[in-house]
Amino acid sequence: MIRVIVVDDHEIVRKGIIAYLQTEDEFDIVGEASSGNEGAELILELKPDVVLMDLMMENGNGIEATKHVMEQLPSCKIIILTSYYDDEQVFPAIQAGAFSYLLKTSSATEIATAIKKAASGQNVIEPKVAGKMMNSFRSENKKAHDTLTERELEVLLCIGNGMTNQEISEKLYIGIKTVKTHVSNILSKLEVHDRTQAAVYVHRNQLL
Amino acid sequence: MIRVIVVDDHEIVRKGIIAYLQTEDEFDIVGEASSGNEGAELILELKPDVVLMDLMMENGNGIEATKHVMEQLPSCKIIILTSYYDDEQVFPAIQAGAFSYLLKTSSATEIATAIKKAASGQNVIEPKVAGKMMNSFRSENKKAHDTLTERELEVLLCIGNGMTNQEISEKLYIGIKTVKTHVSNILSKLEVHDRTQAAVYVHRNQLL
DNA sequence: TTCAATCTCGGTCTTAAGGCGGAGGAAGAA
DNA sequence: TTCTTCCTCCGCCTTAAGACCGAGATTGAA
Repeated sequence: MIRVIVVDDHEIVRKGIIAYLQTEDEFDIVGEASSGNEGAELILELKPDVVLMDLMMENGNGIEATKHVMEQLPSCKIIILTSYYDDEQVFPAIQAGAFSYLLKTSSATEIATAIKKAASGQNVIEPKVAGKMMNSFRSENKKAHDTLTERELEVLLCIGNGMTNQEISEKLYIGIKTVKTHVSNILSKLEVHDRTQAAVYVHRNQLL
Repeated sequence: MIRVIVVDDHEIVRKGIIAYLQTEDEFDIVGEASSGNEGAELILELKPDVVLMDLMMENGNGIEATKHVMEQLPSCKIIILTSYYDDEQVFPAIQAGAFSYLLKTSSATEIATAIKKAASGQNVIEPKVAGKMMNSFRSENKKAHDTLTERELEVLLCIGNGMTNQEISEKLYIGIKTVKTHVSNILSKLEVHDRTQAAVYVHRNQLL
């Protein structure tokens, strides 16, 4: 039996998930909570094998709850089950220690499978989310372009689109002289010799 | 009931598939054939909903049979089920009018699912094959660079690597003037304004 | 043979690109 | 406040880039 706790502030969602999970006799729903704070307490008290956690909740969000739980009970597998797959949500959740990341568009079967896999130590990442993660990873292995300032990065991406200095200056509403300055700084930071190589850099590093 | 015909010159394979399909009561195996010619005749006579067709057969291959059938009976869904996923096989099959394309490494369940989906109008393409198709599509939608001469393509790829005219001339053992000529021709053929855009073109079209 | 395409190279000219040095203003950290 | 970073912009200068025009050599097809 896999001991499970469901944390979601929408009762209908929570009850629905629980009802479905109870149709399979592998799951033992030991508790449920409607907020991050409540959920964290319950989890630390009951020490379930797996937790289904929503991210966006009224009292204390899922990320904080996840972080808090993982500090006290690192063996607990927390599966994030949310509607959002923005960079702002996914990354902090993974960093907080979430074990799997599913979207609410997932089928009941997929969720059940994810719980079983989590109990046996396998991660499950929603494809859409996986893509985001790959991107994050890429930007994680910070390359030369992490030394670029925001403005320089903007200019670099313009170069990556094949724009001339003139076009860039018009797009960014700055003087062409300024663009040239940025370009020069970019070239030296990326250690390339001209804008063409900079454009190649952009595409090789999939910045665009 | 979905009326199905199985065409495959290996009896064991054919009988095996039929035996499995008969375990599900949604399928009505109305006929079977061991060659493309025989299969085409049988299909036109019995007008099944779905046909499972092997590609490599002794008498008349599956592609010709498919083409022939589709001319007479375009509503018939022909599922190609073969061991090969070479470019030479896949593409002609699709062009001949094949509805789905599966490999024999597929599980029985997948095949059954594919038949049901075909009956309801949904295509199923084996992932490995889908990849090939994507590539074919890319080379099918012939882009601007197909008008380039070999030499020009060489130069273009150099540009895509961020090389200067000087470097290109040294690599290809030609004068820098010649390189400039090629570059000018490339730019006008690709309808871009400078080498940076040409480099972007290379990477966007994954020529490198 | 004639013709077309391709590769090669030349001259001339204009301009975008990029290096170098300097500098003022704004915002945030020490 | 002082210092630093960043964004902005200036002038001067050199050179690579690219357009335009022409042309000889080779090859293969008609």
